Amino acid sequence: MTYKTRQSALILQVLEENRDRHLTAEEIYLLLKERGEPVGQTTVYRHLEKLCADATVRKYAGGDGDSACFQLADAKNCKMHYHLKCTACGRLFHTECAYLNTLSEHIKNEHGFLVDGSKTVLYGLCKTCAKEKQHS
Amino acid sequence: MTYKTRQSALILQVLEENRDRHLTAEEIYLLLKERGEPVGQTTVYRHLEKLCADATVRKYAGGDGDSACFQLADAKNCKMHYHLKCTACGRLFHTECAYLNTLSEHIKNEHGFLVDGSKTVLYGLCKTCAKEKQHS
DNA sequence: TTGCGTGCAAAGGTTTTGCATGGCA
DNA sequence: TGCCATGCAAAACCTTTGCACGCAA
Repeated sequence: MTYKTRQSALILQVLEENRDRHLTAEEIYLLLKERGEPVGQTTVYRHLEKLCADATVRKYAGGDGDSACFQLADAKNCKMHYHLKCTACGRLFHTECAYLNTLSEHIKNEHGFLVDGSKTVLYGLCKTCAKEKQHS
Repeated sequence: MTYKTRQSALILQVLEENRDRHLTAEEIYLLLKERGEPVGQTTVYRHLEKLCADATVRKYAGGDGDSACFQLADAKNCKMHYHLKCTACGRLFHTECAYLNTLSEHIKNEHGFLVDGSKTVLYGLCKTCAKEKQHS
């Protein structure tokens, strides 16, 4: 983004209001449409692409064949987080935990691989959905 | 698959020959085509879908917006694996390590979340690519 | 023979691209 | 004014579905 435009401001605003969530491009598009500040889908995609390129935003592959999700990178908040995504309900959990660092350290030292925690999402079942599965 | 067919055998064969790799549906399709045993894309997709349904094969979201990857589940070999995928060179590493279980246990006990190790891929930089990045 | 399997073509959904217009600096 | 940004429509993906024909059991 070289220029400041109404659209670029709005997209960033939505991302900031949803720091704790994974949004799809379409969700951003619809949110803005509903609030009476429509921005073209193409524009949403193009901004997300640029924001990812300069690491302002992170892109996550949607669990299955679903669409990709985006989220503000926000290094200071998510550095020591796991991102846990429930494959049943789709919710995203940010779990503050020193274990992630222990794990990264271990993998780096023993296996020579630098894990990028920010790109990594652990898939599984959240407490609620795990209980439901047991009952069914 | 109720019937044994030329196609089902071929697809399984490719998967077995590539136990250590993540293959896309298209790669499977092309591999078979090149070896003179063509199988329709639709058939490849349909077999993969069924193989995933009965847990013979695992499906992974392709790192970016790319296509999904498939791999033989092979419980005995991958139960205690990390799947490490290098975001630079795209290679997949299977890292045998008890840490994964420790991690899963911790998350289950402390955070009430059941991690599905088989669906989870840790993204980052492999040894080789990390070195190259340092030099540039 | 029965009914699943196959593969072409077409549809579906998401993301990208072409192009003329609009708006920031 | 110059150039990037916008957004419509169309294209380009990947994947799924419809349907007639083929083949395993």
